[in-house]
Amino acid sequence: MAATIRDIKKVTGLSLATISKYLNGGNLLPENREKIERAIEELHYEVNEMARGLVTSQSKTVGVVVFDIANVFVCTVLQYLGDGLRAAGYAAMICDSHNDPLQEADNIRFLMGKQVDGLIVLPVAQTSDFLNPPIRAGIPVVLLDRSLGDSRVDCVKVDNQTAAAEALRLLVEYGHRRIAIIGSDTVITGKERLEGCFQLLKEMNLAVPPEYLKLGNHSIEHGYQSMWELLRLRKPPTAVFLGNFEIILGAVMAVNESEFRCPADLSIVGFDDLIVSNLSNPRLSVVVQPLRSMADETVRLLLRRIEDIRNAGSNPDAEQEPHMELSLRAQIVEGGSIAHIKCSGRAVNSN
Amino acid sequence: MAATIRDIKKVTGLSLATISKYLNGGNLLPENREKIERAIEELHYEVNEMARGLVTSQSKTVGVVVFDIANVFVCTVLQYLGDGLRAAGYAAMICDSHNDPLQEADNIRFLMGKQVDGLIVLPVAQTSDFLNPPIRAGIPVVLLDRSLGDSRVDCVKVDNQTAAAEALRLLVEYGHRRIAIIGSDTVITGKERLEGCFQLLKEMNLAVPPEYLKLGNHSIEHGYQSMWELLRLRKPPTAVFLGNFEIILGAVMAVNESEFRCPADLSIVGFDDLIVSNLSNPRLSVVVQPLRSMADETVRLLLRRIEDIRNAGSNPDAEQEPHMELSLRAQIVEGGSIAHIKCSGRAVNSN
DNA sequence: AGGACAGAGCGAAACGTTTTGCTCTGTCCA
DNA sequence: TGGACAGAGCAAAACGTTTCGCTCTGTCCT
Repeated sequence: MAATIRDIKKVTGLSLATISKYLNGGNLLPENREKIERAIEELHYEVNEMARGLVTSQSKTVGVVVFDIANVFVCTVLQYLGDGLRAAGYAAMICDSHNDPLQEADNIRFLMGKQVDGLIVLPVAQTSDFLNPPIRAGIPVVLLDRSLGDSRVDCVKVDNQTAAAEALRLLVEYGHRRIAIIGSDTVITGKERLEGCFQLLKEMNLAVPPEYLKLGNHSIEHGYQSMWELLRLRKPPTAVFLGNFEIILGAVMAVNESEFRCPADLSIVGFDDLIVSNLSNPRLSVVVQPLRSMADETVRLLLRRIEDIRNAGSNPDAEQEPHMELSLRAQIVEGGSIAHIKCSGRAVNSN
Repeated sequence: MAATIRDIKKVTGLSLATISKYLNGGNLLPENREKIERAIEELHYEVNEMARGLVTSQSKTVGVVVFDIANVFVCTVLQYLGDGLRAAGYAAMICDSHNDPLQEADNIRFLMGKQVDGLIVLPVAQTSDFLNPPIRAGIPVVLLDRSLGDSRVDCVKVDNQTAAAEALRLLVEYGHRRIAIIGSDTVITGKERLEGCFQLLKEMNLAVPPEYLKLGNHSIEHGYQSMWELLRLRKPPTAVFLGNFEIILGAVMAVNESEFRCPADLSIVGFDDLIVSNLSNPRLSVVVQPLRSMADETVRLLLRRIEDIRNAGSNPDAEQEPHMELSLRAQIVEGGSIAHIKCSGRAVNSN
């Protein structure tokens, strides 16, 4: 059905090798170049990437395995990843792990079967065993968002601990002492953020009373429920740290439904902005992850590895660049959701 | 590097044809079957899908082109699509059009180059010209969510018009007469929903005063702004229809920030539920699109077309099944966001 | 006993590219 | 004028599968 390089040969009278050279940007007589171009136009010729891939053993395809594709953070990252890969001529095969380590491992196998040139993984598993197959097969892997402490792969993430500490420091500097935390310890990023919070509180000689510490998962429900529980306390906190986007969404809904006003009655600082933060009134003060950079760095790292492998070729003793963990700095963007407070007295709006 | 069928031949002493037969589920002597299985295990053999694809001219891959991958509706659909395709052994190459018809057309070309067996498109363009290349090349296309009125392709969507009318009918039946609409006429689904609204209002001999009709795009901003404008009117509406998920999100935030309470002061009915609806208090009454079914039907339709093409094979006069537009019925799920109202008097909570 | 038939296996030819090593034709410089 | 050299083109061999048509070996029925 579809035209092949052989049809072009018939039309132009040139050899396969010459046509191939044209397709891959070699030097030709202008005359022949034109002939080929005309033939391609006429025949609607398109390179068959499978045939090409078979001989180059490159599929120009990378697998992207995400812990949950319906998650807003994931979608946004996916967008940037897709753009970056596409710009380099790579297609992304995206697989959803549904937050299930078994499906994750299965996705990896599936994608390997599809001959991907590399893998980008936003992992759900807590250990890196599931990466053995691609590593053994020499397929480069870059982890994104969540590190697994495995030195055999590259990783791009955000410095959650420092960022969370900075956010909390802000609250303390505004005078807050009764600070609550709604976060998650079921996932590594959540743990790191909590770690950052605790570290700063310790540094400041502050403590979180148990009723101010709400642990669950990174979900709207958790944010909503926990916030209500906090607001109903006899002595509610004057400020609260919200561990991720979903928690923010839920918590803000709760606050809005209540009689509490932000920041007069309650100051808020949260992790991840995405949609809600600059819509709510006042704007939220948030830790903003550099999603674009994270995606770009991930793609850059992966493509470099793929390039290296290609160049190393048969040479087996080629030096492997050591694998790296890129920890990007998150930025705090202040909205108006934090009020100054004197001692443990009433809040004073800073605006 | 990787083991091939030839290595298995060496180990087992069997012919390539036999091994291939094994891989594709043919009949073998138990003895030989075991031999091959042992060799595969030992050599970590994996079928090279590119080579297989080259000869079968099937890539077991479909392209999915979406208008905006960061959109929550899209993500959710993508999840279901991915599951369905995966179950059939197909990988999904996902491309984002960024709501730009030019990028959309480019995505189609790109994916065709990658030898996809079929295309699923959530289109942004309003006409179907950009589908000419795949149609000419004989690659089946299924449109999802948005129809383009092109009889050369299949389409799966929701009956927006009827669903919107039903939603509005609900408001009227509850006694509302001052009904506002926040929607979009920039996109076909939005238009259809508006059409349904108008149709019902006409049927009921009601009209929407211009200040009650807020047209924009399907965005949080539009919902938020428009809702505030409605609430600030001298004579605000007693009920409002919200055209999609993003609009709901923005509008609900606005209501919560205001002094209006739902449903006492304002009744709400919206299109799409997804995350917010059953979290807000009271739960929202919403039109729920059967996303799972939409995705499943889409996959079913596409795979059937692919199958048909494969079976038709060289036979050029094979009858093509006529293309169809599947219009699924949406369901209205009542929360508590609609209050009974007597004439134009004050609202009476129905709960 | 003989013929038909089914099951299992085989060799070789495809599939549509890239790549390698070669030849041929000019051009440039000594 | 001759030799080196660069540029352009070519034929053929890969790449790792599937598939086609064939042979061989039993088994079953008449």
